[in-house]
Amino acid sequence: MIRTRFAPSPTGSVHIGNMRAAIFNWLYARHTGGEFLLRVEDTDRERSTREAIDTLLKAMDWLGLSADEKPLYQSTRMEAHLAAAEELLASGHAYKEDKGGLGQGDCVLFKMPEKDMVFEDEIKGKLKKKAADTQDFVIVRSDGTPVFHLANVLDDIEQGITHVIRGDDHIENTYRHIALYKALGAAVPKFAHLPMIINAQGKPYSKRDGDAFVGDFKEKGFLDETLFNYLALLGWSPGDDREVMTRDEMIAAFDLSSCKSSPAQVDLRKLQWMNGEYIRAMKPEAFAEIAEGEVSDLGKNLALCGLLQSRVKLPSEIGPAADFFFNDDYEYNAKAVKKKLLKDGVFQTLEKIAERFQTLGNFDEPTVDKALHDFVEENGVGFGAVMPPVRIAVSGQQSGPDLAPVLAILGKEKVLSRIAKTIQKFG
RNA sequence: GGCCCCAUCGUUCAGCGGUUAGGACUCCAGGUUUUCAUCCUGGCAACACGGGUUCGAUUCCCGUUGGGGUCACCA
Repeated sequence: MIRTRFAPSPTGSVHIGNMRAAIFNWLYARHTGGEFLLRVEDTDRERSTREAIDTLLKAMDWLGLSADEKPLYQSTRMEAHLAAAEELLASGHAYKEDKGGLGQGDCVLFKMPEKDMVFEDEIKGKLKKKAADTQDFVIVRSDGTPVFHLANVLDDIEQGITHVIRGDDHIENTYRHIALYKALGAAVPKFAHLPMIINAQGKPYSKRDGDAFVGDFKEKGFLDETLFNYLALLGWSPGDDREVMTRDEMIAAFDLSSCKSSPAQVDLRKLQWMNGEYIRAMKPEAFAEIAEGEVSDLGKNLALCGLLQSRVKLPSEIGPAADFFFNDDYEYNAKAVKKKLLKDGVFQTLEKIAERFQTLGNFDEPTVDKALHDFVEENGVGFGAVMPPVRIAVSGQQSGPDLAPVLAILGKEKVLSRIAKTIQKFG
């Protein structure tokens, strides 16, 4: 049984690089029918607040990274860690020493083996380290608290982890950890080191780059499916040309051997494109819910939501696009007015089309559409002479969704009053 | 600096000795559309460099260059 894990230390926000590691662990466990576990490395009391842990849990929940067991909190394991250190001391794998410096008194050091080390990384292949290039390291501080390396390895043993999938900034640590496993008499898990996510400068993605945290993306309106899909594709591909994939498809296709070992950069434009894809694929009701969140009462207007759904990449674009439906004091786009409205004959056309609309009993889309077409035909003018002015009159904008449905949704009264208002204002 | 990792279009992912080096995003052009978005068609654009190995290298090996990681009583 394959068991993977995500072992973050809660700091109050979840870095997307970390979340990507979590996704890969989750995907691998699901692909192999194994189990995915969570371990909260909350030994830093300063930062590991209840709030920070909640943020972490929420982020995982949002992305659907379900764990198969209750999370293990590292802070509950201190006794076990210290006991293991005693064993290591007793078996001669560790020794005490006063390293001086900041510390007070002795700390416990782990003795690295004299032999050269080599292991087969599931992604990078054979990785080697000469004994001369390794150093003994502290496993218990002089204040009696265990250090990351010890705690991490012991907890992985405790949780029965078979595959450690983590960022390749851990490669150097892995030699230490393998030595620790062996000294502890435990089975050494497989390791897979993921390439880093970098910024445009080629440096590791950090908060300075903005949008470094899962919360940033959620706030901006990226869907959980989008972020999951996009992050999964950073350093991995199914081997064919598929990009927008369902979770099940990703699970089926995922494998560590098809992960890349070179770093990747986040492309916000592609992320937005993908979000647009997911938005367009949504059920209308689901989109309506999002729309309702942006503009109250908008969600109730399914027809309007339908017009908006194919045009939006981020929910934040909904408000501006829908504004003129709700607001009679919409702004007139100056360029549009100058270009399409302030021309000979335009206002007469507007008056005539308004008269035509006036005669309409019904004002649903087919009727309005027919009226528009009939008008064009009867007057021997082009659509270009009619549609743009009408659009600007009712919305202030030069472009927008299909005109007929827009007019139908606005309703006869508003259309007529807005045309009248426009003529009065500019005519 | 020592040790380690990495290197295909601007970005991302294919290619795993013989290809017109492919897909996606972006951008550009055209089509559809009253407009915009969607959609369709087409286009621009890459194997970092130098040596080998081989009949043949983007692909294998070595080196150079460039980028990154790591060298804590942080995790």
